Order: sequence, then structure tokens, then C-alpha cells
Amino acid sequence: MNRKRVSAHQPVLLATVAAKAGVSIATVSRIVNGETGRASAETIERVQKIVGALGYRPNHVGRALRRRESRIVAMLSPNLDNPAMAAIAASVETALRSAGYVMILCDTHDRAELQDEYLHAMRSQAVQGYVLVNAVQSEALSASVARGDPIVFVGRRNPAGAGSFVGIDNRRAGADAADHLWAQGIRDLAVIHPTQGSSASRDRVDGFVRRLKELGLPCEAIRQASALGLSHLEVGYAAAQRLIDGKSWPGGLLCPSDMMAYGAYRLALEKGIRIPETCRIVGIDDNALNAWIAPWLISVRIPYADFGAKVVGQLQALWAGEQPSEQLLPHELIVR
Amino acid sequence: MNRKRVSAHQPVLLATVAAKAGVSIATVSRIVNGETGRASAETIERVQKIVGALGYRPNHVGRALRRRESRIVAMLSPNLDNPAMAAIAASVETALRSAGYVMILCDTHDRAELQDEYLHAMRSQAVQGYVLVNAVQSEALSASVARGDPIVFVGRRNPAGAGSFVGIDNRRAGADAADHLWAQGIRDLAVIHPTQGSSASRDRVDGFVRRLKELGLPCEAIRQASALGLSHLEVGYAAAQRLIDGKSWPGGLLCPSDMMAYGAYRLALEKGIRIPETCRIVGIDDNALNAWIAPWLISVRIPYADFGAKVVGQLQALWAGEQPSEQLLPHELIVR
DNA sequence: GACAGCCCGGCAAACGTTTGCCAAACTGGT
DNA sequence: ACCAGTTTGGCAAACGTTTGCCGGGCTGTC
Repeated sequence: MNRKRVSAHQPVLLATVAAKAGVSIATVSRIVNGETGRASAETIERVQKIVGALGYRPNHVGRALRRRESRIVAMLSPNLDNPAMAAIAASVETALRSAGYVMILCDTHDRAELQDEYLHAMRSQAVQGYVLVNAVQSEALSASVARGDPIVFVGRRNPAGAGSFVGIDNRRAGADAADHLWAQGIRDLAVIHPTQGSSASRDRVDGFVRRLKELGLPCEAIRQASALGLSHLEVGYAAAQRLIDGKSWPGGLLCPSDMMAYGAYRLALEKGIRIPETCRIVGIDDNALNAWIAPWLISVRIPYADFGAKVVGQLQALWAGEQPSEQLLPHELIVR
Repeated sequence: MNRKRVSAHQPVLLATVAAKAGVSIATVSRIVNGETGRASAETIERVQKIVGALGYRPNHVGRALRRRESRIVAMLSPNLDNPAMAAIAASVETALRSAGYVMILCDTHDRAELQDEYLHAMRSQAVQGYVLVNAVQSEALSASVARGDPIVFVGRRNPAGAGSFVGIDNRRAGADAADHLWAQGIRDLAVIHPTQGSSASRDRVDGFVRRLKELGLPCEAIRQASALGLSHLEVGYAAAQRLIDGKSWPGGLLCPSDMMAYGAYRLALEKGIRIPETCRIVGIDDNALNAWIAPWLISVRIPYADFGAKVVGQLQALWAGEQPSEQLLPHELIVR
């Protein structure tokens, strides 16, 4: 019968306030939006009092429709289960909030078709910007880029061309790892990586190998192995297995992500190899948990906590009509 | 001058399609929404073809305004940096997507005033439901509950009264930990916890202690310590420090979360205590990384991956007008 | 007193969609 | 030929907000 009664506080609208204040909704709207000089001081005061008393809050849907700005930003991230991705998400979310935006989070599971589905869905949500973490090449992405949508790429550059970017200098990160191991006097070095690595992975490995060559280590002296796999954990385990197939463990091992390092570590445990005494493992990311439960891991710390502010800065630049730009943040090798 | 030209593909609207098809926007709307029986087969076919060709996608803002449903759900979570929270977020996001909703993610940093700010902001976004992970008591929360907003509490029950809930039987989880340690013949047992723990933490500790009492261990034989702290990592470290202050390490230690266990582990490392030989540590959550880098940790696995579906189920029940209900999922003690 | 300029505020048209209602055209039965 | 019923589709009013434009009343100047 009167099922509406059950929980139907009807929302307070501009009209509600306007009626109570004896002014038009236009006036209330202007006052709510801080437009001064369009109403007398007394009117403003009175309306504001009523707004407060009634707890009026503008309906964002109506506003978005009229102003054509939703104040929503979409963040597409592969597997949130990866702590590095979670850290980026947290950082971006916080930065967006302080800039007055809210974040829709989409987990693409690193799959192009899901990324496309989300890009379409977000477009019909009328989001104002996109943050693409480790994006993959896909049709809707190309279309979005071509349309000139405001996109910031994080971690991995636009797989199809230019675009705003926030990340680190991956090549230098690899080189820093090389320098460290070299300085420790370790010469039997190895590196593992995903078989179809992203540009980020490739650059890290590349920087590592190049630097070692500069230091005088012949290319063929650096053992390499790769593996396919769903997660970097499994890739690390499987690639390490291939690496040591019949052979001894290297004295130093670069893993292009902490997750891969964990995978390699598990194999080492199973084989009775002592880490870090027998083999120094270097990861990249420096997961916050390392300090607590993986002090054996040397890792390149990426300042994920600072990503959010940079990302929002890039978005605002795009909104202001500026050209896309790249922002490289400093990294730091952490040894415990 | 013509700056609009630069990147202004004007969006394709119902009107665009309607004009091209020579029908009214009403007809297009109905066809897009799958309403059959209101247009001839040929018209439907023709319109659908044009919709496909033009790539028309309904604008969700317009639709939300008219239908009064945004298909947006807000998820409020404390620190995403906690892998357990990230796992919940990922699971809920996936479940929402397959139900046709999108998720706005809000990181409350476990602070009541931020939670309030978000609750207000989400209300003006006209979200259709709320997923509150480990919610804290707050003013806007009470108001929202009183208004009858559709809220599902996860992990921690509504701090102010009843409400839909998804989680595990925390008391039994604590008891299971007690059973395990007891069965190992360990009798010098201890437990640490946050000084102002949530109901979840309290229940876990409570279940642990009660079960031990049932098994014949006098209450005062169970050492307890607590600490204040920002993160459970720090709480674990500090509480463990108090626990062993001058005294020996216990043979078994319950930590109400894996994070706290990591904190205790770090102290053990520093003190040269061998884990698990000297002290069995039991955590709760069973972080996915445990299998890889913390095999020493015994942990109660919580099926976070299943939370999403349950949460969405609860939301749909609330939308259908059903009463709030509680959903307890099975947990399992994992020993490696 | 005419006129310009300002202050204060309202009217009404958007924004893109959905949907209740009406109506024209057709069908088939008498 | 008429009528009832069905099929097909359009009109226009919402939904809640913002904002261009207009106008009435006031002040001050010539």
C-alpha cells in the first residue's frame, strides 16, 4: 500500500530550500555556488541558514547533466591484488579527492577486452578523465586517444603512441640494480622476466644488461630466463626454475618486480638456497611489506605515494588544454 | 577562434540516431532499451543498425537523472594498502561489474570524519548503495542507516546497530587457532591485539581465549598485550614488544590479522627468535603472499574472493526491499 | 524630471534520457 | 460501412541543476 512511506525521506532539493526561503531556485543555486553579488547580504544569509538547517546538498546528477562535468575520473588498473597497483590506486584516490573528484575503479585483470569494456562504460558515465595503469593495447584505447580524451598513463606508457605519463626511469632503475650488485663484487649475474613483458619490464632488464656491459661484463655472461604466467609471482617461480635448470644459482638476480622476486624466493627456499647469503635478489617496487617480512630483498623503491599528485596534475594540465607530458619520479635502491 | 574544433567530436545522442533513422527519439530510446512490441521489426532493425554504425551509447547522466538510478555503488574502505582490503575491493568490483554496476572507491584511512565526508559526497553522487568495509561509528553513518540507505557492512558489523553483513565467524576463527596450537602441544600461549580493537579483532581474541579455557587452560595463563598504532604492522610490533618485555617468547602467538603477525615477526627477527621453531605465529586473513614469502605463518584463510558476490547479493536483496541479513562465510586454517 | 547605471532577483531554456498518454493506421469481424 | 482491437509511433513532461537574459526598483547626475 504505502510502501513508499517505509523509508522515503524525500530528498531536499533546490526547490525545497527556495520555497522555504521565499526566493527562486535560481537564487538559491547561485548562493550555493558561492556567487556573490547577485543577492543581498540578508538573502544570502537567510538562504545559507536554511541550506544548513535542511542539509541541502546539490544533486550531482542534475549538475553533471547541466554543466557537462561529472567530476568523476576512471582509473583502470590490472589486478588490484598486486600491492604496487593498490598503492597507486590509494594514492590517486587521495589526490583526486582533495581536488574535488571521485574515482571509479575498474579492475581490467590485464585483459584487453575488459579494458575496452570499461573504456566504453566509462565513456557513457561521462567521466572527465582516465588514469590507465599498465594499459595494454586495445581498440577502444586507440579510439579514446584519437578522440583526444584526457588520459594519463601510469607505469607503462601509451602502448599506441604518445600521451601523458607518470612513472620512473625504468632503464636507470635496472642500471642501478646492476651497479649495486657489481659493487658487491658479484659477477655471476642473472635476470628473469615475463616472456611477453611490458615496456616497463623490458626497459628494466635492458638497463640492467647495458649497464653491466658498460662495466665490462660480456653480454653472454648474463644468464636470462623468462616464463609465461598469470601473475608475476608465478612468472618469477617458473622463470627461476628455467634459469637454474641443471645449473647453479647465480650470485645476483634481478627481478623486474617484487612479485617476481617473491616467486624466485620460493623456489630458492624449496631448493635450500640461502637468501641473501648465496644469492642476492633485487626486485623493483619495494613493497611496503618488504621491511617487515622480506628484509632479504634488495629493491628499487618507487614513490607510489607521490604518483597521485602527479597524476592529478597531469589531468588538470590536459583539462586546461596543455599538451601531454611525461613525468619521471625519482627511485631509490633500498638495501636492508 | 575555432578551438572547439580541435578535439570536439560531438557525442552521438538519441537525437542523432533518431534524425538519421527518421523516427522520434522516444522510439530510439525504447529500442535501445530492448522494448519490443513498440516498433515494427523493420524499424527496430534499421535503428539498431544505425546505433551500431554511429556507436551510440546512452549517456548515463541523463538516464540517471530521469530514472533516478545511477548504477553506481560506493565502496568505503580503510587503507587500501592492506592487502586484505585490496582483495575485498577487487572482489566487490568484479561482482558489481558483472551485475552492471560501477564502483566508486573511497579510502577513508580509517578516520570517522573522512568517512562522513565520503558518505555525504556519495549521497550527492546519488549512489545506489554503499559497501562499508570495517566501518567506524560516525554521525553521517547513523544518519544514513536511519534513512534506510542500502548499506552492506563487510568485515566489521554496523558499529551502530543492525545491518547487512558479510564476513566470517570471528569467534570461531579464534577458537580454531586455539585448537590448532593446543593440538600441537603448545601450552605457553599469548595473544596481541590493537588497544582499541574493532569488534572483529575483539571477537577473534575472545574466541581464542574462551576456547583455551574450555580446553582447560586458565585464563591468566594466556599472556595478552596490546598497543596503539596507525597500522596493524606497527601495532603487531609494539604489542609483541610489550608482550615479551623482560619475559620469554611464548610458544604460540595469536595475532588477529596477518599484518600484526608481520609486525611480531619483525621483532622476532630482531631478537633472534626462530619462527616457527621457537614460536608458532598464527595470523588471520591468509594474505596471498604468505605462500610465497611467509610460509612460517599459520593463518586463517578468509575467502575474500567470494565476498564480492555475497555483497552484491545483499545489496540486491536490500534493493528488493528485503530485510538486512548476515552472511557468514567459511574460513579455514592454513598450515604450511 | 529624464536618463544612465547598478543592485537584486526571477523566468525559462537548456542538459539527455525515459515514459505516460494519445493518436493514426491498420486488421478483421460483423 | 462500421466498430473494436491491435500495432506502431510521436508529444511532451518530467528528473535537478545552471545560467543567459530580462526587468523592476533604486541612486545619482545633468
